[in-house]
This record gives sequence, structure tokens and C-alpha cells, in this order.
Amino acid sequence: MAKFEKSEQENNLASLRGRIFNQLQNDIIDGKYQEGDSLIETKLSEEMGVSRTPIREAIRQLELEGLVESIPNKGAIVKGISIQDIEDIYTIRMMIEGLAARWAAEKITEEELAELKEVVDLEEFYTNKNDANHLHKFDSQFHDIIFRASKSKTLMHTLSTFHHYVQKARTASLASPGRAQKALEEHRAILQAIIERNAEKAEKLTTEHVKNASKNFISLVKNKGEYYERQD
Amino acid sequence: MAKFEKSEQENNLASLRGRIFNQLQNDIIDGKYQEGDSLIETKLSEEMGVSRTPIREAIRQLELEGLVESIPNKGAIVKGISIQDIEDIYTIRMMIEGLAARWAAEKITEEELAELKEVVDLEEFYTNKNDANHLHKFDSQFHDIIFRASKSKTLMHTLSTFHHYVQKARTASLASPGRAQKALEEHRAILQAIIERNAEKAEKLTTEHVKNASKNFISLVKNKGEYYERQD
DNA sequence: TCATTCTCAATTGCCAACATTATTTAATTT
DNA sequence: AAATTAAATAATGTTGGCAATTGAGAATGA
Repeated sequence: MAKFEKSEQENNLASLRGRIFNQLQNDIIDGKYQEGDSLIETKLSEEMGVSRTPIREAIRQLELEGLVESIPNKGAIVKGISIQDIEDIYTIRMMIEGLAARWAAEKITEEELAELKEVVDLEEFYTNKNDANHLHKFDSQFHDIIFRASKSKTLMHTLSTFHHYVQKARTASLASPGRAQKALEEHRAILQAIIERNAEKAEKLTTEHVKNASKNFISLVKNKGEYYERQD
Repeated sequence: MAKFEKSEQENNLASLRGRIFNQLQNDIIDGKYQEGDSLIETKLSEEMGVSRTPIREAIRQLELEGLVESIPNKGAIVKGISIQDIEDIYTIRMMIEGLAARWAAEKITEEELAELKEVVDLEEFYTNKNDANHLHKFDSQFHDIIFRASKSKTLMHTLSTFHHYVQKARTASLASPGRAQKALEEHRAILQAIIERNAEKAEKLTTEHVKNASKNFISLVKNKGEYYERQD
């Protein structure tokens, strides 16, 4: 079985700080803390049963990720995510993932190609079983392998900036009826372009793929009402 | 006189942590700490005359910025920047700045437009005076205003990821003979496109502008020998 | 001599306490 | 009673210290 490196984000789960960073990140993405809420170090440290130090370090990282805004001597408040933001993220992702596919088509190794094929096969398996949970995992892996194959540290790092929004969006998208089947077909086409080492085609198909995912997700969000907005 | 907001990066200069973050960032970019060097908390805290805590927090942020790699219980080692990385950064910037120009052309306010005009005039003034120091400042402001005018938090945040590489590259580029004059002309053209609210044209001119800057900078680096590589 | 184990120095991970700053509440003055 | 000032409260900023982990070199054994 192929081995998959852990993403930049999921690093350091060993340390308290790492776990807290992840925890807070998820809590914000999942809406436990909403726009305008302030993250109070002392409160969090009590809740989590740790000292303030790891909390502080985690908050400093959230700040750089853009999830919170830190005001000197006042504390950190959670930043909101508007529909506009989501659309912007998708537009940027469209370009970045397109670029990744282009470079991957040029630089992918045989080993990585084998991984990619395997993952698409697994996607097919779980799509037919309607198992959205496993599917989501392999959907992520498909994109991860392409990023890895692009051999660009910078590209991977840039994407990691909004890694968590992407995760969230994927989960929601794949649960929407019909989208999984469509996504699978698009992945097959991208895989084929990479096998043919056709960089232009791989890029084009990928930007289309992200654009479709974007349309799907945004219409989901708009139907379901507001996304991360305050609801009081 | 127009007022310019401080960039996301330059925030928190008030706090110790913020200053140390900036300091370390510059030291890495300037090559004081090179690839493979490890940042030792105790040593840094002595050198800078502060306790370890602000150092630690700054290092956590550098980690997220991708400038260092933090190994649990071992410490942070400085990551290298290859020519390939620089080229990748420029490619990504090309797209992101292009996007910013496109959105700016659609969304810029009259006030921001006035700022932009003023900055270009100042650029002209200092270009004629051959004052690379002031020039660099207004060159940065030109791009900052466009990002701000794009009204996209996400876009600004994405760029902030490699803000410091950009700074460094600009300084070097503008010092190269003839480039300043050329850059000014390109800025004038971009400004004109934005005035005409011609989004397509603004995007195209901007990607070209970044591509030219890229070519110039990369040839500089290649002539001068290695950039950030270890020299022992 | 080589390999293995042990010890110790160096370093990070985490914590509790102190200092500073901001905010809220109470007291005082007009 | 309203406004201003002063005290108290709560939060962050910073510090130094202790525990846990790592790595290197010494000591030991084959």
C-alpha cells in the first residue's frame, strides 16, 4: 500500500500545542466559535485543563492562518468567513490546483502515478458503495498526491493556507447527490491526462474540476442559508 | 496624504513577540541563518535579551510561514530556498497579483484610485532621482493598494504567505539598471487599465509585469551565484 | 577493536507566578 | 443627576523554573 505523508497542517499532533491548534481550528471551522467571539486564554486553559502557554502558541498560529485576529493586549477574536470569501478561495484554488496538475504531469514519478491510479480505483469502489466517509478520504488523497507530484514546496505551502476550508467543503460537496459520481469521472479524466503527460490538458481539466466543485458547494451553502455567519 | 494600512505581516510590532518574529524573518531572508541552521531558543533569548516565551511564539509562526521546520523535542531548523522555489513563487505571484488587478479594476473606490495615482507620480519622481530606497517603498505601496482595492481578504492573506520574499526580490530588482524605468512604465499602464475599469487588461498587464520582474530577478540571482544556499 | 549500554549535558515542552495593560465598577465632585 | 476620577477586576505579556526528551560521548563488555 502506498504511504501518504502527513500534511503540513496535521504535524505536531504529538505535542499539546499541536493538538490544541488542531482542536481550535476545527472548533472555528465547525462554528463552535463564531465571528466576533473572543478566544480567552485563561478560559480555554481551564476548559482544556492545560496551562496558557500551549494555548497562546496555538493562537499565534491561528492568527497567521487568518482564522483569528489578534489585538495587542486585548486578545484574539474569531474572523468571519463570508460567502464572498468562499468564492475567492475557490477562485484561487482553481488556479493553484491547476498549476499543481500542470507541474505534476511534467514531474510525476512512476511510483506516484501508481498511487494515483490506486486511489482513483478506491474512489470508484466507494462511490459505488455510496460510502461518503471513505470517499472523502480518497478524494483528499487524490489531490494530495498531485500536489506532492508537482514537487513544489511553495505550492504545497500555499495550499496549506486554506487546507481546512477545503476539507470542510469537500465533505459537504461529496454528500450532495450526484456530485460524487461526477467528481470521480473528472478525476479519471485528470488521471488520464497526467498519464499522457499532457500538462496543458491536466491543468485545464483540473481548473474545470475545481470550478464544478465550487459551483456545487456554493449553491449548497446558499440554499442552506448562511454558512459561518452569526445567527443571533 | 493618503493613509496606508500596515500589512498583515508588519502587525504587532508593538509586542516583543512581533518584533522578534520580524527580526528572525529578516535574519533568515537576509541569510544570517542559513539552510540547516537550528534556531536555539536559549541562545536566541540570550542574544536578544528576552525570555524564551516570545522567541518560542515567533518560531511557531515562522514554522507556519514555512521558513523553518520544527521537529518535536528537537527544535527548529531553517529551511532552504532553492532557485526552483523562487521561480515557483514568481509563478504563483503572477497569478495572484493578476487576479488582484482584475478584481481591483472592478471594485476600486475613487479614494483608492487617487492614492494609486499619487503613488505612481511619486514613483516617477524617485525614478528620475535614481533613489532606489524611496522607490522601493512606493513600488510596494502600488501593489499593496491594488490588493486592498481587490477587497479580498483571502487574496491579501494568500499573498502575505510570501510577503517577505517579495520584499527582498523588489529591493534587488529595482537596484538593477534600467529595471526601475521599465517597472514605472508598466505601473502606468496598469494604472491606466484600472482607470478604464478594464479588468481583463489590468490582469494581463499585471501578469506580464510580474513575469518581467521575475525574469530580471532570476537572472540577477543566477549571475550572482547561489542565493540562499549554504556556502561552505 | 567493535558494539552496546549508561551517563550527562543540552534543549525543548509545559507550567505557575509576576508585571502590565485594558475594562468595568464604584466613588467623588460639580 | 451627570460627568469625571479612582479603585478593582480581568485579561494579556513576560519571566524563570522544572520535567521530559534527545543526542553524544564515556564506560563497559564481548
